[in-house]
Amino acid sequence: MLKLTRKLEYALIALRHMQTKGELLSTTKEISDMYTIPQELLAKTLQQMARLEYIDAVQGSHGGYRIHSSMSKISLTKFIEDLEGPMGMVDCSVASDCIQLNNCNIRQPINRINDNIRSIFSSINLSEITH
Amino acid sequence: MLKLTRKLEYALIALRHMQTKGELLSTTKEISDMYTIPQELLAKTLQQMARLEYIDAVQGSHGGYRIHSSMSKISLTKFIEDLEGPMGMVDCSVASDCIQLNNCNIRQPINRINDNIRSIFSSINLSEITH
DNA sequence: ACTATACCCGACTATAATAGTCGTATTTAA
DNA sequence: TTAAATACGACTATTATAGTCGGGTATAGT
Repeated sequence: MLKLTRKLEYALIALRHMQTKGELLSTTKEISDMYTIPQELLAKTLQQMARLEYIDAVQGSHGGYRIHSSMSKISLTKFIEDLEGPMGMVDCSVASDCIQLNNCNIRQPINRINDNIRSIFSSINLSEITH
Repeated sequence: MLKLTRKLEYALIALRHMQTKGELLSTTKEISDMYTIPQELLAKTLQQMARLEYIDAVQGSHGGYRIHSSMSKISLTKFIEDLEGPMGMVDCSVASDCIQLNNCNIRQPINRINDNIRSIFSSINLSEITH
């Protein structure tokens, strides 16, 4: 538990890399070579981030990606959930079709902790990592 | 990410159940029936907790488990790591054989966040969930 | 002693989530 | 026209989690 997926790691590494390059474009190959990340996998993640408008894509021969200017105001919670879907310590904090629901004796305390964690993640700005 | 494993869920449910019963013994069957948990799986988890001395096991025909009196002082971090091993947002915060280590540009910021999370979990007492 | 009911434990299988690959199409600068 | 880049869906592989099974030991009640 609590571990970032590779996708998130790669995304953060790439964002930070782009951050340092300002307006200059970075290519998938450049980043995957530099940090030893499987190129195709990184490619998919960058495409997803482009769709989400975390980064801008420039197509064609001298294309690449650059960080989207407004990106820095994003919270870590939003970033993670944009890339990976809702996060919660237990499924019933997300979708409630659990057979234990009625009898469950830990739902409330867990959800309380979950809210704590979320609020911490929400208070962390993406730029604290990428900058 | 951030999700409790079933094992942890089952462990917490069981602990809370036992907590309410005080000195009385609870059997694996009783708990697995009540919360619709696969009995064999719960059994293993209870056995593990007995080895860890979170609970006391009483063998034999009228046996079962009861909560160990000193258990309430345990932090959530210790509990999770006792049951599941070390937790960290990235592997390199635990064991460092990552091929990216040298170039990695997010290690420090991630580890900072990781420490934050850990300190939150460490400040949460297990009894806040089970009681 | 025998039996039923419980804990104990390791080895095994199944499932689901994550990680990674591949093929093909599109865009654009040179 | 070619080369280098993004775009994207479908596929496979790997790993971690979840769950099962078989055989063992302990003990109360008969």
